[in-house]
Amino acid sequence: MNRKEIQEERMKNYFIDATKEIITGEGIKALSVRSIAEKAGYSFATLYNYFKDVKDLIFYCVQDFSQECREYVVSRTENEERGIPKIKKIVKSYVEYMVQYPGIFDLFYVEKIATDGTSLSASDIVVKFIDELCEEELQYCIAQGTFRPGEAIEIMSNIRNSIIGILLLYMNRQHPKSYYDFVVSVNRQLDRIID
Amino acid sequence: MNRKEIQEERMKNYFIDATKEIITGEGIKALSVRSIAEKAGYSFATLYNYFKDVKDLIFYCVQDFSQECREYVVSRTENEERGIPKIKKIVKSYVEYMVQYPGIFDLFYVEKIATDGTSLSASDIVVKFIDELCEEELQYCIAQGTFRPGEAIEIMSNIRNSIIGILLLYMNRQHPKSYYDFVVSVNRQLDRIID
DNA sequence: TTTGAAAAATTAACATTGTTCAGTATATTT
DNA sequence: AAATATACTGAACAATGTTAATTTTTCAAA
Repeated sequence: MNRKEIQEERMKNYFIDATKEIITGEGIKALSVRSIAEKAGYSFATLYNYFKDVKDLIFYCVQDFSQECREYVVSRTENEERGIPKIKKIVKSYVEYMVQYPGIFDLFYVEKIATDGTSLSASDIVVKFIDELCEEELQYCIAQGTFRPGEAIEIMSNIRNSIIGILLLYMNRQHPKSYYDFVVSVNRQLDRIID
Repeated sequence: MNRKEIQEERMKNYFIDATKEIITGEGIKALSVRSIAEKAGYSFATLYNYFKDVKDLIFYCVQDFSQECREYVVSRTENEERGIPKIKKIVKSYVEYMVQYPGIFDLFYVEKIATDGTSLSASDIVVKFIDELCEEELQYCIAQGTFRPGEAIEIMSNIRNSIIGILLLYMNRQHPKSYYDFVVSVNRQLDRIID
């Protein structure tokens, strides 16, 4: 990386960090080109020298957040008993993270991010995200003979769909009303799907 | 209903119908106060004489659409064999309807519709919608001894969450890529959850 | 060190969005 | 017919994303 690339990278990061701060802080509704630029310490027009448009900028945030979420999940689950208990714990940690940062959930699943080919990659990251978090442990279960390979795929699909559905209803439609009921509901679903 | 109320009702319907046409036709992204008013044949400002704001107007559409969807599902399932096959068919018809009108799916689950108490009712309608469609047939299954009551609740939760999740990923994140794969995926999930 | 051209940053502007308000036209009542 | 109430509308506002023109900064060559 030459001098110019380093500087450009740095500038990009100023905007990316500002965006991430707003999303985790005030939430996605507070996000605007102007609010980002202000937090980054530049004019809103400067942003367009480094990103094609605001969707492009947000794409970088998706990558960063998925990495952060992955780290959170790993840190919360590394000492968990392997196999089914660990899969459950991974999913629960993932849910915790999303509830903690509703803006990230919006970004991942709710916000419309693409019509053209560029952003398909953002969709790809997001769609396979839960599966990826569980991948290693699922392989472990298959190796242990807990699941057959075909069965594992079906279980994972069911977990993925259910969790995204239940999160959407909780975050976007306030159902269930309380966080406690929500957690109970998540646990029950997981028990039903896996056991 | 006196003269005045009849007229007010009629005016409301002009705007509601215009909104519904745009949502089912051009989709939710084409929806604006001005596009609605133009289609209704009035100024955009007139809209505010009949609706508190655009969210209020949209609430009426949610009610109408859920009624239309209900009728669609009934018409597609009335001759189906009762019990589990009928439940599956109801859910599949519901999914068909949503895929046909992505704007309605957006409206039901994706669009942010409320912070205050008024719109909680819109959320309520939407959250319990799939459950309600299956309610009668689920009771039939319980009466037949196919499910225990507690089990039925868990199954319904799993269906609801999974279907909303799978629809969200298909509509918002183009996963699976093809409609065929999507249908296969829906069928597999249903089989897994119910059988 | 000065100069001049390339790069970067900013201001101004545009087209949309939802919403409000002051005014005008229409309908109703006296 | 005049007075009053109702219905409707266009202008205006604030906020949105984006683009173009313009100013400021950078930095190598003279």
